[in-house]
Amino acid sequence: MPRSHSHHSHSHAEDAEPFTLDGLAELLRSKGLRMTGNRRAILQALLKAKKPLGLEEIQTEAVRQSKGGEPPDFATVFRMMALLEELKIARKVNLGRASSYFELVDSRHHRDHLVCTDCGTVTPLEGNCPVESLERQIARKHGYTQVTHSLEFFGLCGDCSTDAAS
Amino acid sequence: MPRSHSHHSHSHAEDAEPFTLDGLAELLRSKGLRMTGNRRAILQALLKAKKPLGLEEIQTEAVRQSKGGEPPDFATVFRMMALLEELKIARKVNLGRASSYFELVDSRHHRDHLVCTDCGTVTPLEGNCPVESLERQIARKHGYTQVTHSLEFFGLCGDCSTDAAS
DNA sequence: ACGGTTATGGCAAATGATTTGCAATTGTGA
DNA sequence: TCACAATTGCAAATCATTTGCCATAACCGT
Repeated sequence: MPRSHSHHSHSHAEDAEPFTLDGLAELLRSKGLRMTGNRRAILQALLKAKKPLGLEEIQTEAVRQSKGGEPPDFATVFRMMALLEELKIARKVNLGRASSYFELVDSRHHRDHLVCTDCGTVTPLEGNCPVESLERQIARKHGYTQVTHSLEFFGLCGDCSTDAAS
Repeated sequence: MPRSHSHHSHSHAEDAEPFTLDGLAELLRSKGLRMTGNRRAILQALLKAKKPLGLEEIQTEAVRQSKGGEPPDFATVFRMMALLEELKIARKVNLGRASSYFELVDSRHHRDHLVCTDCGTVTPLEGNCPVESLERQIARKHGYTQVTHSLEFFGLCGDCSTDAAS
């Protein structure tokens, strides 16, 4: 695991560092955006997350990450996530719930999930995504560009299956 | 209009008739539910749809299908769709928009879609779904039951690609 | 066909989630 | 440090979904 040696990176957005706090900070600055305490905290929360987070969870985790202080306002988190989506740094994940959940987009991160529709448990799926390779084919066949995908499996986890049976 | 011919009133949801209006009517009745003009119109709209429909679209199409009369109330469409979801006759499709879209669930229907994130065009994908066969594997590996999936591709269609380039 | 029972539908109001306006604050480059 | 513009918190607006209530209409048995 390479340690982050943050001091002098000069990368462009395209060949940016992998998703480290410093890499992201640099990316934002290169767009004329500012790196604030709120944003740092939010990014740290997202970097640490093992599953997609809702806005409230981001708030909560952000304050934990930055160890203390006021949690960022709901609107602030909202605007930050809109921004990250715009920049393709984060994306919304469909968990079949009313509110939105987000995760960072990184080729090294898994993008597909297994969701228990009863208790809500979310499990990121390991291994190579079976669909990623289709993006290119679909793009060609339908004349699309910038094709991405969203794949989620829904079902009942072991516990909820037995509960349901009784 | 042929009278409905109930030869297998013992049928479970699983071995029900293919999705025809009569088949669905029968299914509803077997659950103690009633087949009304509204419901008939909504079901016809869904049966005819070539892509997932939003609640307003269902309203609009329903009145067209039943050729005239008042469109069903929004709440009525909403409750009907909740009911159809409950019965696994319909499902919500994630089109990356704020509001919900629905389509009937039928093994002969395609379930995966290609969505242009700019103009909103929705294209159902033909051919065998590459993921369906994984449901069983995932169920086994993670101890889940009743596993289904939701797969959508997002991108820019040809027209929107060229627009974006300019 | 009739009438009683009960699911359904329309209306409007409640809820929930997301989005925006604006003034005060704070990061950044010069 | 200063000036400028981006950012933030707060509250209010918007948008989508969901529910309560009572009048209506579907269905069953007669």
